[in-house]
Amino acid sequence: MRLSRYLLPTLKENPVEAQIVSHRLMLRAGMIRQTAAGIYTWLPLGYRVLRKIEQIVREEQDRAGAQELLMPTLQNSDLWKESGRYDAYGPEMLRITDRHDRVLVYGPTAEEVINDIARNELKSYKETPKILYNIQWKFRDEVRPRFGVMRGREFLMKDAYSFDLTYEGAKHSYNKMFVAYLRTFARCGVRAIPMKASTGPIGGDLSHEFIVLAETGEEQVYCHKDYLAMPIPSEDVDYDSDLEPIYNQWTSLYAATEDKYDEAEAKAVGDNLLSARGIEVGQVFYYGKKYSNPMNVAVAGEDGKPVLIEGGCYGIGVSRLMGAIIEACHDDNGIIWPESVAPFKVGLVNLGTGKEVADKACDDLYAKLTKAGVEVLYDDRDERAGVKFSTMDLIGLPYQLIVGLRGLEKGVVELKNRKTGERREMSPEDAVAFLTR
RNA sequence: CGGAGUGUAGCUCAGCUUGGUAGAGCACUACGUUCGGGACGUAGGGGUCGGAGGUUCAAAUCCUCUCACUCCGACCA
Repeated sequence: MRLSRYLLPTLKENPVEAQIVSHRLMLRAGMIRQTAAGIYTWLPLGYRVLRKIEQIVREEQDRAGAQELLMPTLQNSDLWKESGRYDAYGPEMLRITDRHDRVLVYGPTAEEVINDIARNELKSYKETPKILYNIQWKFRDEVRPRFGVMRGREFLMKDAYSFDLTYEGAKHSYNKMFVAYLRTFARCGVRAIPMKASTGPIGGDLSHEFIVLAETGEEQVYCHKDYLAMPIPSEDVDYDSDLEPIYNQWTSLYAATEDKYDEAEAKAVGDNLLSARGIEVGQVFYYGKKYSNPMNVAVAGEDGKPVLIEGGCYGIGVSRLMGAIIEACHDDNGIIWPESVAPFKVGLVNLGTGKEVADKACDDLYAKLTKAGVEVLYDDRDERAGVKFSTMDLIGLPYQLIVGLRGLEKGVVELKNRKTGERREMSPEDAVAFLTR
């Protein structure tokens, strides 16, 4: 993509409404613009990242055996009355009246819809287990939206739902999602630590929040230092095998958010206790018959008699995750994207725009890299070097390929690593080889 | 939802106390100089001062109502 043709409205100054770093940087890097409180337009650069994250989430869900479907944003309110949540949810749920005076709700989550599908379409125990998920926009009419996409009203969420015959089956589904989450967040370039979470009045102790550690996180968290180096399950993990060992490994050590903090437990960890700030990016939850009971979600068991489904739900805040990644990956100059979610892999910086030697060298590099499938943002604008460097640092592409007249005289270009700041001079051919390897 | 603020150019803000023909910096356009870390000069374009009503000869400025947004708290993917 040529920057001269790209919609990238960067800002030099900090918009006054943005209080935390990810919000500021997303506005300054031209990724989002607010349309109403907690509601954003995703500009091209931001949307590219959102799709990258979404795709990683999708791949790991699929790998774990979950199946993607797509549920509507607007839901029938009768389903919510049936589950008993229509009144329980309160004003946080946006209710809309259509021309026939029927009340629709803009889904804050989709348990009702998916359980309606399940009870209609799942007939026999032979059709279990199932894990179904969708990645869809949700709306929660937060009293006070803030922190940009970290706490918006409209947000993109992956929500998965499992349907099993027994508790043991449900636990296995839970483990699948648990493992998939470890992989998903790691692939996004952040370390998320599962921490024990409260499950509300339904009971059970089977729920974990996945917390990304970041200096600017919203809540205080405590965990054993060993979590920082604990190995992430490989992509070869067999999701049909017993996943308890992995689950046990990742839940054996102390990890708690501020409201679950227990001084005695924390003290027992001793010098290995890590106290940090964290951001919740996902939650897994076993809820048993909470919905299958009121909504009568049952399949025929082996004896032909109906068996109520054992359920669980598993969310990832996709749009929030982007904010969390920025909170964890930035410096004073801007964002530092992990390569897996970067909007482009490399920024091609032409320091001699208008000079034939430089233009030709850049056109050549751009063509070769693009042809090799590398995503390149080519800064072909007629701007000063400082402006181009600042833009690149701000938007945080992993590599900057800097082409200047000075270097071209020696037959070299410069490759800068955004994260380390390291710059290396090399021939254009070597640069292409490096970036396409 | 309680408390506190802010709405003036695309962005950051001044002007309001004490009413009198709408400003600065950045951004944008043109030209010139500059040219490897957000340059400089000159000349421009751009605002029914959030909206409605009121007071007044005269309202960005005073009064009333209203809408939006932000911050703190409670709540939360």
